[in-house]
Amino acid sequence: MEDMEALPVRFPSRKHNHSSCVNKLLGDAEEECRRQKLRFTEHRRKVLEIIASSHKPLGAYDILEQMNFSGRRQAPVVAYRALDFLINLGLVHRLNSLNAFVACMAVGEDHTAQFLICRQCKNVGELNSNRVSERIEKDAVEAGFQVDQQLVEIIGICYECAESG
Amino acid sequence: MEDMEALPVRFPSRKHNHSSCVNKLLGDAEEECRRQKLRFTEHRRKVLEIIASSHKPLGAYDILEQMNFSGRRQAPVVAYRALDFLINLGLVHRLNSLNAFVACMAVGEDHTAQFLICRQCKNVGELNSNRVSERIEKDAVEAGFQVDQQLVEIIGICYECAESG
DNA sequence: CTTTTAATGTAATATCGTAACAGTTTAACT
DNA sequence: AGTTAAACTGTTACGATATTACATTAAAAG
Repeated sequence: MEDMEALPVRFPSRKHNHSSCVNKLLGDAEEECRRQKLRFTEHRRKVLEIIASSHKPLGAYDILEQMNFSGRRQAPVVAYRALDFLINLGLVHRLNSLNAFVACMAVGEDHTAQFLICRQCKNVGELNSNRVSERIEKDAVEAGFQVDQQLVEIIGICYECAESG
Repeated sequence: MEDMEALPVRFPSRKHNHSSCVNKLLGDAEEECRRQKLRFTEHRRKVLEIIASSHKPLGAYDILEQMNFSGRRQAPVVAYRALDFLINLGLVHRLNSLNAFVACMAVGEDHTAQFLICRQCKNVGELNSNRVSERIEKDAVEAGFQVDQQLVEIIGICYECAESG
């Protein structure tokens, strides 16, 4: 019998409201940092803001370019440090197939991130299917492998791009 | 009802015979090249040999270091060209989470490669579970996403490392 | 208010991967 | 065999991604 639970898919529609989702993420970040007694510094806020403002994955150097407050060009390590922090907090994900970063679309939902990467519009969504992660876990264990971390990236064409040919 | 088909797992045992699996892979490569009328040149043979001689993933520059026949140091592009060729042929896989390469352990089996990466011994195996790839395909389609390519890398501890503490 | 931990600034460098183009070899076809 | 087209190679240079190391400053904990 098929498991019929709805999938918690998140793929950014072309016309959704960006500024509201940026604000939500910044709010989540602040709250999470308060809870965990971590510092939500300027760099970290700025990097999160930059990433959240794009549903297309950004490279570390793309982010760096947008960090020129005060005209000064920041060193790469500044971006990487903030990215590490945000990734550990689960607010940002790294796409290994692209060496790029996206904002998490399911903050606080305790998920194993699985990415849908549209090779046409370059937008990235999250599939985050428990059925997939459980299947991976089961089959790996059956193969005698103890799973710590799963990395699933699915490359293809999103709904909107398929529609518009 | 669970699907009980056996999983085609391949994880390199600590004591398996390396030279025989290198030879098998070289043989497969030669045959495949003959079939497809492609040239199995010295560089390509050498790179495949180097990769096949290790079940630990190798970086492109690791491979390059081992390509010093004739004392000359080869340019990076030499390794990358051979790697591209071997990857297209399905003889070598790229591990995106490691920027590294491993020999395929299931040549000719028409599989969606799924990797088991032991973070202790660094060996890499292939899970290649159809149940996983089908689950991913189904759930992605259900989410309105057309899948071209799946990328699954599972990080954890292999059986032998778990045994020996 | 001092100790200790965390974050920052800065420079240098490591690692990974590609572009461009000239030259050579191989295969295919008269 | 001689000619042409395609594939492969050699070489240089460069671009892109990421980390190390260490001195300094800011914040939290005592």
